[in-house]
Amino acid sequence: MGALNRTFPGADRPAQEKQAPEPVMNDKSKIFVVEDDTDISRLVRHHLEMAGYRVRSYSTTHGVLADALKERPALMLLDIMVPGGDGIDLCRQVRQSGQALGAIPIVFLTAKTSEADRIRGLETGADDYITKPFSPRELVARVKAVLRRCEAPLAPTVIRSGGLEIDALAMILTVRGAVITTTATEFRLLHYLAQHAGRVFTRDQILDAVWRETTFVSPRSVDVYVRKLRAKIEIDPEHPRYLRTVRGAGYRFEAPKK
Amino acid sequence: MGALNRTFPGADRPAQEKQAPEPVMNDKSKIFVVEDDTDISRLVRHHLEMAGYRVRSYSTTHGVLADALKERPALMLLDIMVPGGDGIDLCRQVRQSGQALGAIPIVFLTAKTSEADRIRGLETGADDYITKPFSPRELVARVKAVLRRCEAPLAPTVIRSGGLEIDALAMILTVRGAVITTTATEFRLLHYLAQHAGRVFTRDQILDAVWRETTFVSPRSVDVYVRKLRAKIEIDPEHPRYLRTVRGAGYRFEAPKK
DNA sequence: TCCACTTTTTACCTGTCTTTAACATTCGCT
DNA sequence: AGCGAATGTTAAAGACAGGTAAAAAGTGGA
Repeated sequence: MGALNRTFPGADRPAQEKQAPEPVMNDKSKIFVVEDDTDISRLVRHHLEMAGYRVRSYSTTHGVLADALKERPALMLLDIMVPGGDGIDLCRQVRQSGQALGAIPIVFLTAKTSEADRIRGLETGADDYITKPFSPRELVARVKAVLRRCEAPLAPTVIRSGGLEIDALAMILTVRGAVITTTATEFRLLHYLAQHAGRVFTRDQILDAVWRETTFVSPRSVDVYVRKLRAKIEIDPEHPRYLRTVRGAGYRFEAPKK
Repeated sequence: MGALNRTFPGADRPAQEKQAPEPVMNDKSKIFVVEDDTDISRLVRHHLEMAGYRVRSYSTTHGVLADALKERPALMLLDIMVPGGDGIDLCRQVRQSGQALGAIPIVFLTAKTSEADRIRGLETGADDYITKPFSPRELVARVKAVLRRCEAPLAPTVIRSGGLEIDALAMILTVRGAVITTTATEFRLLHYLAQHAGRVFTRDQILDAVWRETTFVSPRSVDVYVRKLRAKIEIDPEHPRYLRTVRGAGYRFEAPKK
C-alpha cells in the first residue's frame, strides 16, 4: 500500500466518509489520550495498554496538535472539558488541519450526559462518545470498533478470491458473476473471514469480531450463519471449499485452488 | 425453554489454541469468586462450571489473597461489598501484590448501580463490572471476554522443522510437502512438542499442557496420540525420528538431522 | 396494527474423535 | 535367558462436535 499521493484532498467528498490518510501511514497502535483527571487517565492508559495499544497521555490540550502531526496516532481520546482549551476546540482544529490529520478518528470522553455537549461533540466530527463512568471493556470495545470502522477503507475495498467478490464499501457480494443478496450479519461474517483468509477462528473469536459488542450470543449462532453463507457461495454446500470447518477449533476461509 | 437458564450445554469451550506457557503460568480455568450471598454465589459457580471453569468460592475476603498467591487463578470475581473488608480493598491489595498477581483480571459484581461505587471500582483497576441482576449468559460471556483480552497475543509463527510445517494460525500440518489432516488434539500435541523441541515431557506434563484442564485423562492416552502422529509424520513409524520415546520419562520432539 | 424479514435459540441426528482397557512387544536389569 | 516394568497396538463404547431444520424472538416498515 505504498501509494504516495492521492490526487485530491477531501474536496468533493462527503464529510463523513472516512478517507484513509494514504500519504503518511499512521501508527496503527498509538493512541493519544487528553484527560486532566489523572485517575481516569491512568485507568484509560492501563486498559488500552493491556489491549495492545501504545498510549500517550496529555493533561491539557497544549501541544497535542503539534505532536499529533508528528506522531500520527491512530486515534485520539479527548476529554470534552480539559484546561487549556476544551476538547471540542481541539477536535475542531484537528478536523481543520487538512489532509494530514483530518481523518483521524476522535472519541470524546466525558462525565456529562448532557445532550447539548453530546451534540456539540458529534457535530464537530467526533466518531464516538463515551460517558463516564465507563467499563474498561466498553472503552476498549469502542476504541476497537472505531478503529475497525476507520480501517475498512485502508484495506482493499474489494476482496476478490476464487470467484468471490466482496465489496465492503458497497456491501455487495458477487459469486461467480452473480450478485447475491446477503443480510448484514452474513456479509460481515464472510467479510471478516475472507479478510483473514487461511486463518482459523474459534466461534468465540468470531463473535467478538463480527457481532456487535454488548450482545451475548450463543456460539452456535455462528454455525447457523456459516450454513446460510455456504448455501449462497458454495458450488456444492455439502463439500464446502470456501468456508471450511476445522473440527474442534472453528472455521477458516480458504480460496479454493482451481 | 425447559432447561431454564442454562448457558450453553457444557459443550462449548472451543479448543482454544493453547498458547505457549509463559514464564509464570496461571491456572487457565480456575476462577475465584468472592460473594457473600450464597444464592448468587451458587448461581455464579454453577454457570461458570457449566462453561468449563473450575470455581473456588469465598464468602468473605479472608484468605483470598493468600490462596490466590498459591493457586494463581485465571480471574477473580469480586462482590464489591462483602464482609471482612470489601472487594475494592481486596482488588487494591491484589493490584499491589506486585508481579505475582498484579496482572490478574478482576471483575466486580454488584447490586449497586451507584455511580460512585462504579468509578471507585474501576479506578482500583478492575477489568470489568457486572451489575446484578445479570443473566448467566452475560456473566459467562464477560468472563470469557476478559480472559481473552488478557491472553498473550503472541502470534504463533509457523514452525518449520525437518520437513514438517506446523501452522498454528491456520491449523494446517504439512509433512514433506503434503498437507496432512489431523484432529484438534493431534495438532495441539504436535504443536506443543515441536514448539519445545528437544525437551522431554512426561505424560502428565503433556496432559497438563495439551489437554484441557477439566478433564481427567489417563496418561496412556498420550501414547495413543503419539502413535497416531507417528503414523502421519514419520517416514518409518517403526523407527521414529521426530517423536522420540524417552523410556522412563516421556516423549521428546526432535528435528531429525539429514 | 400486521407482515415480512432477520436474528437467535433449541433439539435432534450423524459421523468422528476420544478414551479406555486388554493384549502384545520391547527394554533394562540381574 | 528370564523377569518385571514401560511402551506399543488395537478395537470398541461412548462422548461430543458440528450440520440441520424449525421454532421463537426481535425489528422495522407499510
